[in-house]
Amino acid sequence: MTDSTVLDDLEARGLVQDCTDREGFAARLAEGPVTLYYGCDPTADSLHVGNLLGLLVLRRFQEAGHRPVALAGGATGMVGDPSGRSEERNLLDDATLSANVAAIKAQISRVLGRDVQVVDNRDWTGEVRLLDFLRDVGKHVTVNTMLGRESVKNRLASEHGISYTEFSYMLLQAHDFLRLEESLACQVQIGGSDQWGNMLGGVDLIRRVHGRPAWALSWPLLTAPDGTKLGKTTGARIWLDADRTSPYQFFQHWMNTDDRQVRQFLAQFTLLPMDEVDAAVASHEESPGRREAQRLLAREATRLVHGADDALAAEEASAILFGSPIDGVSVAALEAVAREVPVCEVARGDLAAGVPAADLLSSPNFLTASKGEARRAIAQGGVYVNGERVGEEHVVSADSLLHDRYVLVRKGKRSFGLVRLEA
RNA sequence: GGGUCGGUGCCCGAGUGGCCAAAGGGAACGGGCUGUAAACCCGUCGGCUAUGCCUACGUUGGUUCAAAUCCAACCCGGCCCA
Repeated sequence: MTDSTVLDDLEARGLVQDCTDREGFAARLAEGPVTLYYGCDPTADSLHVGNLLGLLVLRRFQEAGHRPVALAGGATGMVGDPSGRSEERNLLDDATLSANVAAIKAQISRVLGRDVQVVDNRDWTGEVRLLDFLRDVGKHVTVNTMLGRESVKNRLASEHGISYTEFSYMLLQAHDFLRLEESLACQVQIGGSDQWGNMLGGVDLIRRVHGRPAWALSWPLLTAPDGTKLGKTTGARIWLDADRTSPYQFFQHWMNTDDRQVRQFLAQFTLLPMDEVDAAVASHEESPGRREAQRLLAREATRLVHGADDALAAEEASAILFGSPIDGVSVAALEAVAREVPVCEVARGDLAAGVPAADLLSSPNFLTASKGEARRAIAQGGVYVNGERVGEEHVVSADSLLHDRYVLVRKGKRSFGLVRLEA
């Protein structure tokens, strides 16, 4: 049983920027299950929240009875998409790419379930011969059109230029769509609005080669709270991989959502029905300080990515750290926190001898990247041990142990870490 | 292939022999105010065994007491010409 109102729902969630042949697409959706795909480039061994948006759009279609396909673009990853970037991308080697694709596939099936088909375009791109490609794909596309693309124009105007390799990217992506249309009867490609030009290329190609219809649907790119574009440098990327961004950090990321965006994110990053979203936002507006809408968003989004158990643990850790004073924290609570924030293991003997706070903070993968940064943070009054602000020469000793095993450290307002004696 | 301009810290971008760890802006981080917010104000923003030392201005060599700054070769890119 399929449903064409999925399109209206997407629109209500602010997930429709552009759509080819909206009428025809709605009609097609009403006819029966449609196969559609979303592609991610495996530039890292993890997806990030931007990709999550795409996966969730797939999932919305899935729940409306359609058939989602996720593409981990091993081949296109080798080439690099010029869209939205000002300079040439570094190319990845085959081994890295394979590892990335494998990791990403796992994440995709976690969000979409096991029965979702995940494809890798290396499977059909690898053996394509150049001359065949030029004849079967290149023949149907004019350079004039390609030069007209916004992504290309920007790069032509920039001092970095664009390589033929990146210029070819849109053909490869169009080719992907064509092949998926042929092999899986995949008629729709979805993606962020930066992909619009590339997606149109595929729609055109399918029409030219087979005379068959295909559609493209794009959503607006994420923006900063003030509506400006989210630059590629903006913010630490929030990853879906628990080793890169812990469930707790992931939860906190959403917890810190700006009021102005919380409705949008609830609509886009959760599967809650829109009437629930609106209700949550309405009650949030009555007392925004309680951040209930943010909490709901954080809970739902974390569950989608990390599962119910980790999401609950993250929420508990958040409540402990930002809730009551730590006087009466239980061992269980501290252990819960330990699973969610950076932990620094210290030998009992070392702590008995005393460890300068700056050394502690700058332990590998702890709260600061260098000792200098740690010293600065302390000098600026931004470091707290068990909730007490510490001074520059502070040495952490066994006196600070909670339950004879833990020391809770905080840098700034929201960055927590736990020191724990080695077992 | 020729000519020409350029490659600076997370990003943008000044600097064209010593006063340069390198202006300015953005991002980021800390403090204040707050709601674990926004806006705003203040501060920080290569590393360290820290009044000094090390690393850094595309790469490698060279000139000089002294180079991001001058020279050479090379690599990468823009523009123009062929």
